[in-house]
Amino acid sequence: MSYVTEQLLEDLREARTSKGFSQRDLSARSGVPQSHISKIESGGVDLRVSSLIALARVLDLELFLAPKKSITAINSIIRSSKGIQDEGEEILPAYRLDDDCDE
Amino acid sequence: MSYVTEQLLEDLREARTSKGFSQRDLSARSGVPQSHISKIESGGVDLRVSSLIALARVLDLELFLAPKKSITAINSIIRSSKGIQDEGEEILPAYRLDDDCDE
DNA sequence: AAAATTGATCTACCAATGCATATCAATATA
DNA sequence: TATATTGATATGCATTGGTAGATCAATTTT
Repeated sequence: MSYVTEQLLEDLREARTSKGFSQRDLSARSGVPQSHISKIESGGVDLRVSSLIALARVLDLELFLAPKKSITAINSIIRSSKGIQDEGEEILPAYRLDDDCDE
Repeated sequence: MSYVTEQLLEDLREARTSKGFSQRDLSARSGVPQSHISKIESGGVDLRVSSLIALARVLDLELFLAPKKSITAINSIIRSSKGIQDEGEEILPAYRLDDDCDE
């Protein structure tokens, strides 16, 4: 029901929230208006590739075009890079820094 | 100098030609006009994500959003899935089927 | 309770995509 | 040589993204 893949939208939103960014934060850093980001994340817009790339850059993401037959291997890599096991078991850090640490 | 990443455009064109599709073939299969495909491949258009996905689907490609830190690993996988060694040495098939084989 | 954040929504307006169609030069094929 | 294919371009037009604001309900924070 949306122009963009659900997965793509999920990834966008997850990357944003996991960085602790609000839509307004992302807006300030990417130049894309908050109202537009809201529409994008809700799948209500068939955004242009340049916009997607602009958002991705701020979120330390990269846009890829990969052969379908390699998607499982790639997803496995992505999951592990997020610190999540293939089984779906998340690896928790041994300790956690306080809220406001400098980077 | 283009809205879309050079890499993305390269991948598109390479996938098309390696499938033996002309721009008109791709147009017929994807629904995207040939004139538009031409502009897209030359980087002269900031196309919408749905268009990119439509083209990708026909070319057996998938659009991805991956963490930057995993790009090397992913590129390695993609290269190998294309039958190319990490060193850049292409692996040739042991034999080659005739031009007009059924799939 | 009061103030600040957050995401969703709305209104305009402008620029650009995307579509349909046709053409053209260059190359390949009959 | 005549024909067909390929990629690049051109035009006109409708649609939609994108921007710049502002507002609002729901939470959070002070």
